[in-house]
Amino acid sequence: MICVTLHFVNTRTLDGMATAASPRQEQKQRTRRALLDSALELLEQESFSSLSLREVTRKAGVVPTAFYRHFDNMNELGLTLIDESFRTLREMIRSARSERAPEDVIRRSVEILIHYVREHRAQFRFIGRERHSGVTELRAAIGTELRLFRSELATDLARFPYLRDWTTEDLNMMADLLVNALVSTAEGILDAPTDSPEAEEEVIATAEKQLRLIVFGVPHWKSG
Amino acid sequence: MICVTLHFVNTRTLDGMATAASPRQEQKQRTRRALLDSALELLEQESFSSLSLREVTRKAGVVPTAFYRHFDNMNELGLTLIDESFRTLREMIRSARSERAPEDVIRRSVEILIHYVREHRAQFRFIGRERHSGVTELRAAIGTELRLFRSELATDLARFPYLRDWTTEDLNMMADLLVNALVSTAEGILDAPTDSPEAEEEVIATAEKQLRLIVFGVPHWKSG
DNA sequence: TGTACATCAGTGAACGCGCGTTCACTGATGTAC
DNA sequence: TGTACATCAGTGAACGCGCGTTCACTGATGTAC
Repeated sequence: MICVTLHFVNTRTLDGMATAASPRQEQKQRTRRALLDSALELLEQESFSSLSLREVTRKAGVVPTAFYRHFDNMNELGLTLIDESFRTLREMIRSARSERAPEDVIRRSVEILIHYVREHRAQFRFIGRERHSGVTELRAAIGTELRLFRSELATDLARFPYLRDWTTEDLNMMADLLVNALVSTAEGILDAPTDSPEAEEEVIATAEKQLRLIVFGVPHWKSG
Repeated sequence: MICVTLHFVNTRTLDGMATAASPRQEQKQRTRRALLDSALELLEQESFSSLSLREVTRKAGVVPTAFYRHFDNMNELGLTLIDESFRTLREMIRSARSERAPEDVIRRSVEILIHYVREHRAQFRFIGRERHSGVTELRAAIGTELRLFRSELATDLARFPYLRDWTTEDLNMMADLLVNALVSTAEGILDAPTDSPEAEEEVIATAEKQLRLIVFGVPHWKSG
């Protein structure tokens, strides 16, 4: 055990990179990727609880038993997919944040969202679907990640001058509204017929209006 | 075939009610109910796509083949559950509407929502879960019903004086925001630990704030 | 560099299980006279 | 009302199927000398 660990460390040090990269390791990683990608692709059409190990290995082009060289069970594969999908979401929010003082924050944010949803359809579909799924373990994992995501957004909101004196709780409440609107926009894009740009345009327009309503309603809502 | 129909009409006329009510019919209805109730109960823990015909009949206390005396297949049972669940939702909105000029529309609406979610946990769970499920037919049915629901709400909104000159599209957009907030509130209630009134109280407080933000943000949002 | 042995990703046969659906049936309820 | 026949909700055996998981295996890659 210790030997294995030391060897791994040595490899990293010698190569200067984390990419282990012996032919055998490379092949193993390729198969692992094939399993994950196959699963994600199948999950565009069905939900995780009805996705079978055999379906995944069949699509990946390996024998069912090979699966166990990579994951203990299907749930472990599911958790890996959640991890990777939220990495994409964080990359998205980072990308939105890095736009310094754009002319129109809201329009630009929606554009970025649309871009990411289009580029990572399967991941968004998966998260949106399993968020309410019957698989307790996955649902819990997604719930935790979404709460984290919401907190990050709340922190961003706190930077806006006219939100500076809000309580954390209220900022979270607002972040919650925004996340809900963004999630349902993503769903709208995913469900829009792919050959209808008008349907997509409408989803985008609605999203912008909703965000505007939430953001610009803020300075006045306490007066109600 | 014609005879059967005539006989049915006669029965209704004679009895004066639609409740057919021969002992055999009554027993059949009881079994049908048992199948629907068993399915709904099982659906609190798992999603529809992984719910089996045999599980349902086992719980209902009949042999698997008896199922076919009541439904062609599981999807048909699912569609029936959707129908019944939306009946509950409409009853809820009707109940909210019938409150004439309550002191605080928003607080009262949230109270009514909470009440209905508590009384019909399984139905709300089912709709919330299958809304994004992998079963295309059910998802489509729920989508249609929700769109209808949103339109009804938009019509209600049009009655408020300061929304009178809004376009239908904008009213729908706002109804969409409200429905999203209500749905996520219902989810919050369902997921709150049953032994923690504080957790529930927080969900309720957040819901009220969100609705207030949406409603009172309205008169000012166009200025943004 | 060459050889002998170790590792281990992927194979293929086999298992027991729960599934949806078929079919011929039973016996209580309903109908006609 | 009583009898003879029809209906039909629910039964129980049987089927073929895809599933997850086990096990002993193979042969290419890796390691030690």
